[in-house]
Parts: sequence; C-alpha cells; structure tokens
Amino acid sequence: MNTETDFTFDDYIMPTTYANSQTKLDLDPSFSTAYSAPLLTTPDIGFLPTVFDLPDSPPVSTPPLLSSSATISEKIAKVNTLPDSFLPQFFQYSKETYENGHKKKAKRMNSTNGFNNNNNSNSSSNNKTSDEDSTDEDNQGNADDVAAALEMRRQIHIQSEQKRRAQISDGFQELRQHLPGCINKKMSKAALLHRTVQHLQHLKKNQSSLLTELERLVNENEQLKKFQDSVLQKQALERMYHVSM
DNA sequence: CATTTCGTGACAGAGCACCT
DNA sequence: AGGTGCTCTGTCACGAAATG
Repeated sequence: MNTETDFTFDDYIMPTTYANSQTKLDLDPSFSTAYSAPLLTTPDIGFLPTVFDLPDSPPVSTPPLLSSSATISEKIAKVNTLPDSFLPQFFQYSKETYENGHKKKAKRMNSTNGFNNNNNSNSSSNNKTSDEDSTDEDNQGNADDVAAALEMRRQIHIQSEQKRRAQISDGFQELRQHLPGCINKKMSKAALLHRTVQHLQHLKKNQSSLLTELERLVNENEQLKKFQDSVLQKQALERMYHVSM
C-alpha cells in the first residue's frame, strides 16, 4: 500500500469485486504486517487475523491494534480526500498554459509587433505613395494583407477549436477505458456520461459497505483480543496454582 | 435518424501598449 | 496609477455535413 502522499488513481478507486476473496482487503500496513500468523479464511469474510495463539509459550507481544473509531474515521477521510499526486492531472492543462505563458507572451508580442511593423511599413509606404498619390496597387496590397491576416486568424481559430475538441475526445476515450464494460463498445457520449454516474454510485456503495465491514472486523478483533487476554490470564493462574500445589 | 464532426461567430478574460 | 483600446486565447452554441 502506498503512503498517503504516494497515492495513485488505482489506489484511490477501491476494487469492485471482493466476493471471491482471493484478493484480500488492502488495509493499513500496520494491520497486515502486524499479524505474521496465518490468516483464518472464512467463507463470508475472506480473511481474519488469528488472535488465538495459545501454546505454552509466553504470550506474544501483540502490536497495537487498530483503534476502531479513530482509524476508521481516518480511513473514511483518506478515501474521500483527493491525494495531492492526483490533483495535477486536473490542472495539467492550466499548468502547461502557465509554464508556456512567457513563450506565448513573447510569441504574441512578436506576432503583434510583426503585424504592426507590417502596418507601419505599409503606412510608411502609404506615406510615400501619398506623396505620389494613392494608387490602386496599394489599395489592392492593403486589401490582400487584411485578407491574409483574416485568413491566418481564421486558421488559428480553427486549429484552436480542433485542439479543444481533441482534448474533449481524449477525455471521453480515457473515461471509456476506465469504465468496465465500455472498452471497445459503441456508446454515445451521453450514454457514456450516464454510465459514468452509475459506476460512481456503484463504487460509492461498495466503498461504504467495505468500510462498514472493516469497522465490524476491527471491533470483532478487539473482542477476540480481550478474550485471548482473559484466557491467557486464566492459564497463568492455573499454572501458578498447580506449581504451588 | 441519431450521433458525431466540423467550421464559424460571439463572447469573456487576460495581457499589453498607449494616453492622460 | 488608472483608463482605454487592441489582440490573443479559450470556450460555447449554432447549423451544416458526415457517419453508421
């Protein structure tokens, strides 16, 4: 399990199928490493840490248990909080825009200056021609320049719109990849969005039931631990009684 | 025929230059 | 310093064309 700061998208989305419990719950590291004893497998729960370790050997020093309320609350908060490493994916485009800001500004300045310079050169040429009286050729040249500028602006606008649509399409394609049953399946964008909402609701429901089950197991483990302690205490007293006899 | 793709105009926001 | 005008960029909505 990754640390809280090293969180990936896959870690964030909890697995949907736990029925065949070959996949064990990915709990807190302290939980899985604390119990080196083999795990009891139960048909409904899937796994259960063994707390019954009752040979004559002295009681094993058990690591600190998960405190039911605090840890569960922490789990819930963790699951419902976006990890930092996930956030840049949302702001990727803005970040690129920010990082390229200076380049774009410079480019813009160059283009505007170039355009203005052209205009200035044109105006200067106009001044020259104004001395010689304006001719149809100059008017035609200005008209051509304006038309070229408009055409360039139009092409830029078209490319900008194409880029934007490509980003949207990529987003839908990526979304499709993450939705079970939607890969390589023909589905309209509206249906895809609807399916996404359904899937999110399903994940939230699964998450809720898993956290409930986790809480139940932690409580059960605490009860078993108390029972283990009482049994060990009883055994110790009986040993003392037999020795003194 | 529903859906997607594409070009286009309109608009908002940001940045810059120029003017007062 | 603040106002103004201009340009650029990104976004949205619309209609037409293309697609399956």
